[in-house]
Amino acid sequence: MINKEEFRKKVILSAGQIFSHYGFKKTSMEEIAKALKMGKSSIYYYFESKEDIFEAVVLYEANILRNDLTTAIKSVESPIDKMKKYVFVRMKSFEKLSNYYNAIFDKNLDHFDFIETIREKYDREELAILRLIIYHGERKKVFNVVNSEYTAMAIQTTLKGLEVPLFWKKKEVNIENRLNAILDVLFYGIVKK
Amino acid sequence: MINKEEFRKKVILSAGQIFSHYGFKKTSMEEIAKALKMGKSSIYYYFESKEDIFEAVVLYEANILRNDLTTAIKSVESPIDKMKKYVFVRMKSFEKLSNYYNAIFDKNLDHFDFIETIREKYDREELAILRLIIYHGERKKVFNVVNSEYTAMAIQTTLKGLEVPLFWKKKEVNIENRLNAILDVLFYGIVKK
DNA sequence: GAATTGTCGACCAGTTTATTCGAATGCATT
DNA sequence: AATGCATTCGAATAAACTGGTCGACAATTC
Repeated sequence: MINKEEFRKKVILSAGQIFSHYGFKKTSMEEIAKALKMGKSSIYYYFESKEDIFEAVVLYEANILRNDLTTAIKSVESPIDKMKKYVFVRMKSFEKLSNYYNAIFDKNLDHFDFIETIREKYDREELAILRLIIYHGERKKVFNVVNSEYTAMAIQTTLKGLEVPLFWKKKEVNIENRLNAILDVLFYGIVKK
Repeated sequence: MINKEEFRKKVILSAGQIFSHYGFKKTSMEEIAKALKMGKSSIYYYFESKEDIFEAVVLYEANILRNDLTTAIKSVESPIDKMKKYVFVRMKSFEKLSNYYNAIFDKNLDHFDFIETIREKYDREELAILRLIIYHGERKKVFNVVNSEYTAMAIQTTLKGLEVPLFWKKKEVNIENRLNAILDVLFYGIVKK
């Protein structure tokens, strides 16, 4: 097709859907290929590996979310709740990547209630990983691709970032600054700025 | 635990969730076991095979749907649309088994529009299989467990049943009779009456 | 304390999987 | 038409995974 980069995007969109539903491990190259109406081996002309595709998908989705959130911050007028709602809605677009989607919505918790709930049950390290899972989708990524340099770095970064307060819900603070801090923590090292 | 039959139900409920999300093939015994906090091999004390579990799940879900639909028929007062709506809502409870869930709702089609859409694209045999897929969930069941006697029979029965009109949408008929006929076709041989 | 009921880890044979590679196909330029 | 380059694919493979078995152990019941 016309353009190599354009074709990569096609793959990202198509594979992203499959990944988001089945997770990294359960998604096979053959499945991705079939969705693209291609031979399995042809994909390797555009991507180095399955991980490579997944990485591209996560990057793509994370970038969208980052932009959405940034826009959200700018468009906030004042009340916390309004903003929370806005951010929450935007979150959904990213959560489609997440297997925790159901856990969140089945229980009718919003994103923040959900995080606060699990927060009580896990210690810091586990929570950090959970956050990574929730925001960067794909529990499977953590468990199956953990040996990749890239992911290992992302986890490390997230662990460090734990110092930045994530939970502002009931506190009065400068929200804009805080959200920006969170964005930095969440996406530092994940999304090229 | 207390009761062998009770434990089977626990498995059905738990495994059902996993099956409904990942399909038959992509769901592993280990996953089912982990969800039950058991060793993989222990499950074989209660079920003969993976197929056996899946069959139990489908039976369980189909029975619920059958009951719901039967109730729906009885509670219908008159207008077609009201009934369609009611049945449609009930359908959802079963559709969670179906991988076509997204196809239906992403496109904002209702169940009947959806079926009519695909009807134009497929011949009778394919349509029959599609129906089986849609109503009994699990595309994977058809493609991967097709060698099981049980499923083969179900497909045969469904093929035969094609003579009973499924699409009454724009026609004036005795709805109650027709729905009953459909129920018989759909579940004959699948759900023990 | 023996018999039954339930659980599990280790293991196996068969299958699936990601990835490679060389050959085939198009497709433009000379 | 011959050359070179860009794409696609089928076949092959080594590694990982899978459903299912089996015998040993633990718990419960008699």
